[in-house]
Amino acid sequence: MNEGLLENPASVRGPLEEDMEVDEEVLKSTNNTLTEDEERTGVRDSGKEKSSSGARAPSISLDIQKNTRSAPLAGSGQTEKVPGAAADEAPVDWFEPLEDDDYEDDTQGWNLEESVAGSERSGSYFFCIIIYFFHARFSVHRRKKKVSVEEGWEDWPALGAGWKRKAVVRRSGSSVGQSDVYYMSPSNERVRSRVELSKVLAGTLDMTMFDYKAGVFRGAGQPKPLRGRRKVIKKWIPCGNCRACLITEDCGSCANCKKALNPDSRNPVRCRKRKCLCPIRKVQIDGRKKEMKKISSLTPQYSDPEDFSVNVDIEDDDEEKRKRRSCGNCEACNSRTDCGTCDFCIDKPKFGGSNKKRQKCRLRQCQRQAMRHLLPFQLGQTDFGSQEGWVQLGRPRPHFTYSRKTNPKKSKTQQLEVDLDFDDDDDDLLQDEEDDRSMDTVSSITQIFSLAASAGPSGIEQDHELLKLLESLRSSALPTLWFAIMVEGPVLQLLQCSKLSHMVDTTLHIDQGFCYYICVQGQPLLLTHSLYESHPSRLTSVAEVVALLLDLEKYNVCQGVPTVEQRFSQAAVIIERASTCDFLVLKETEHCPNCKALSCD
DNA sequence: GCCAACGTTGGC
DNA sequence: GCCAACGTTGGC
Repeated sequence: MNEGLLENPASVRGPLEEDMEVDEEVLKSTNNTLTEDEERTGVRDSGKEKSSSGARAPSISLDIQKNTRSAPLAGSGQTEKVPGAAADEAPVDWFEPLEDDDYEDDTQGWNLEESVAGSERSGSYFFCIIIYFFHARFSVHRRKKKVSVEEGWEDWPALGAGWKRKAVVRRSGSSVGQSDVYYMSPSNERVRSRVELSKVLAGTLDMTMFDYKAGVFRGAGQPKPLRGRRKVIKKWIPCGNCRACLITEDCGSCANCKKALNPDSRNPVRCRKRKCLCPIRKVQIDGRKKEMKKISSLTPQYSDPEDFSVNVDIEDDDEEKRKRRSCGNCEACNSRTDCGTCDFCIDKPKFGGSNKKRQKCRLRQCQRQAMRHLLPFQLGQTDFGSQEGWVQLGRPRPHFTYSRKTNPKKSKTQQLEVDLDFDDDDDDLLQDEEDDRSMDTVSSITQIFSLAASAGPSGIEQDHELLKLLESLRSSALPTLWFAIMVEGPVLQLLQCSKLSHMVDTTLHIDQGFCYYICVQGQPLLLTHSLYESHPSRLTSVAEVVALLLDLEKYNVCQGVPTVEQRFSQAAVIIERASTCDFLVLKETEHCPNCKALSCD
């Protein structure tokens, strides 16, 4: 790059040509000789020195106490005092550009050291001072430009050494033009709001007078200017003319009508069949109507009862993108309760997380349109482990299908390919109604979502004792990657979250009476299983639960056996189990006696 | 291709 | 002003 710059002087100025115009104009008007000297010596070829030496030249520095400035002698490494430079006359900005960071990228700023060196070669210290003066005087402007070109972060000493600030203007969407201000702590912690900033600086700075947006502290004599805040109301209103609006009676059977019957329902919702097909966008600012825009195109699908916007043709591509991940109708979309236990919930600040993932609770991801890796049943993409564990809870299934694989791990993947073949394409998720297995699975997902969604006040509060056990379990050290959740019933469920565990398909269910049972791949473990013998009939304490979980880890899931007709086939193999399959067998065993007997037939 | 990380934007 | 979370990106 630098070689190119040297060959072509026109390219020397590079992308910061505009930024430099002020400096150049001033410099030219002050001393034309400087420009000539600059052209002769290539002073502004900021990349030149770096390319030739690869090292930074010594910086000019201020010696305030001695009331002198010292400039480096080219090539000597020595400095020479510059008399007559009164430090107390220097504006604050004079000092700031001397920070090392400002000169690190020579390709974007002009190189002071070379300027000084070039001046020195001409034997004129005066040039040195003039150059220094203008460099320092205007370098703030240039530095801002430089930072914005690179990454937009600007040093912000008002918050202390090492702090940075960045203002970002929104470039699209309905809030285009609005600016957001971010700060970066010395430890590179990104701060997005005043609240976060106060947390980061807690105990070190009083932030009460800090103007977050401007980035300055407002003193008592400099009160923060009061800005009249506009009240803006945006809403969609029914057009009153479309087919849906002309229906005068509620159907009484749709979800919204049922919701309306609920006395606890805060907001009345319109019957879905009467929901306007072409609503009007109404914007009021300070009580005055500012804008009304009718959406002309129709989309017949239902949408979220309180959100007309889902129902309209979206004019803006970005908005459409945003909507397409949420159908607005499924159980997950309508759920307002975070499970508080999935990895996305744990990441949330309100659950004490660090806000890195920034995703919606897995149980609230749209069942129809969410990206696959966000769903709670994605094998290999979730801490919740097996899809089977989520999809098949409580779902009886007499036979299990497997591909012919010797590697047990691969076998499990193949199994999922058969069971969850709908998963290949999100868009086809609910469309293939002929695929019974898929629909069965989706039904189960819906059930799980439903359970989770209603596991809030109505379920959990019914049984404080069970809730207490849940809390105790969560505050205790359970066997590796076992996790407790509460679902409708209420029922306490313990899940093995590691997909590497043999117990990934096994769940422990504890009901309100602390009676329990074990499910393996959705099948309840027969009460005659020996595992039950060594444990009490009710699990009332953490210790009892832990003992059972530890015991469970001693087992494998029975692998079943291939059906006779498929045993020598190269095609996908159907594995079946005996109707009296034990499901759980001790680790050194692959099959339970009953399945083994099948294979001997 | 997957996914952690995060820039960005909508909504309250 | 702040939070929630969508969509992109870069590392692996």
